[in-house]
Amino acid sequence: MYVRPISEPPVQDPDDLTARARIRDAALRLFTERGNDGTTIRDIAKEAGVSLGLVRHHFGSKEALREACDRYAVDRMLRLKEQMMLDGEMSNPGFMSAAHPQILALYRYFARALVDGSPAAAGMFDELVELTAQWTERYHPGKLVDRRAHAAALVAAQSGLLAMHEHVSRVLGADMFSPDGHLRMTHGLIDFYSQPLLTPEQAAEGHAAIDRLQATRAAQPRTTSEGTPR
Amino acid sequence: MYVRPISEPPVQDPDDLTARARIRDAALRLFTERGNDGTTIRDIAKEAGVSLGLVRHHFGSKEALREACDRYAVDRMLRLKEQMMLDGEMSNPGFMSAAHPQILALYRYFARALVDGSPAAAGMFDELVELTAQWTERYHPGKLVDRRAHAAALVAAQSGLLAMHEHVSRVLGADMFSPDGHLRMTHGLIDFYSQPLLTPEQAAEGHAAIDRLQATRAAQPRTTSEGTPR
DNA sequence: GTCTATATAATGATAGAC
DNA sequence: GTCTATCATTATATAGAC
Repeated sequence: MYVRPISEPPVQDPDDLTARARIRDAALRLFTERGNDGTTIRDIAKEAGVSLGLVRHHFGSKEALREACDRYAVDRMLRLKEQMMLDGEMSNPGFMSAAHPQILALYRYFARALVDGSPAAAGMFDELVELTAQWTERYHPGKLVDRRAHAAALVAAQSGLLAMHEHVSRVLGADMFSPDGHLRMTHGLIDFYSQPLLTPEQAAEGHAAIDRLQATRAAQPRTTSEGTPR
Repeated sequence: MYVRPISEPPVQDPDDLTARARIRDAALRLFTERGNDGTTIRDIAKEAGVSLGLVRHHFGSKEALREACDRYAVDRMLRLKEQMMLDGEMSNPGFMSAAHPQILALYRYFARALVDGSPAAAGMFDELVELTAQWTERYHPGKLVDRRAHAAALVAAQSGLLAMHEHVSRVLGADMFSPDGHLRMTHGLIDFYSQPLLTPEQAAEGHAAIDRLQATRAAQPRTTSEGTPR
């Protein structure tokens, strides 16, 4: 199983970082915690222990700072993913498996960035869907009715779960990202990924019902209710 | 299967609604679309076709308006859930099954409110976890290692998936809430809920690995890496 | 590189006329 | 009930000193 933390990265003393890096890390933290709209560059400057002007000097604007954070996060995620593949951790598409704090922090940022509509995060999402579809093609060939929709559901459910961490933690009575809470959550996730909620018969019936609906719709394009729900 | 839309509700002509209701509906729409921080009461007034002062007159403050929307949404969700139980749609904990636009719109609002940290949505989340735990106890007795964590994961994954609708829709090439996109998504969800990603052996191994880790931690409380990831 | 001070715009809150 | 006008606060962006 994959609960073993990967090799310890070089943990930097915050005081050793350049001001630019401290600002970026502070922004990463606050964007993760409060989202883009909920974070002011004043907050970021204060969190990093620098002046407002210095943030502007290094990053130009709030939007540019956000993009820099996005690039940094996506870049590190890809790097870590590569590292994990080299370590042979590839047998599982689930994020939560890697218990390392830094990886979790990155995924948390990623989940929040998705909600906030970050283009870079959206690109990463698409890539994860593609990777997941390849993975299911390799390890679950021929079992899925719509492989791409399945992969999208899987990646969205996983990142969405991360975005809901506050509520999961409250229900569990322990921070989902603390060592204890994380282990408990992993029990729940293993249950979730190993115990199907639908029997093969229920699934077949459901797929067939959708196909019937689609056939009906193709034959009679005028639907009863309007198109897009508002 | 549950793809049949439930009975059509009385759709009101927007012009027939009182100004107060129009403001509330506009707020519901915009909060859903852009979140709480991303929506100004000016936007809401404009969307409802009234003045800023009237919003204030009816709801007092932005926060009070948000709470009114939360109450309205939670109330309607509970009402519809009750209705669905009477209709015998109870055999499934998945939200997405109910294809009705109004229900989907409410769940969308709910998912966004969770991300925005709404207390009312948090209460609803807890209640859904409780209901889901009861449901698994009834229909999947004795199969889960941590029923509560499983229920939390399930509810979080489902609401999280809704919160990620923008990205799912992009990947699918069709709005997840349009009739076509929704049917395709449901195919993906049925795949997701019927095809386990982990074999029973993998699951057992994973659970055991966690238990070993917890035992280690209990024996030697000093962990190698720090507690909470930032 | 780092700071302080300021300009400009947007937001939530409020007052008061009709 | 509904509107317009305005205030106070806060946000980002900018300029310029050290």
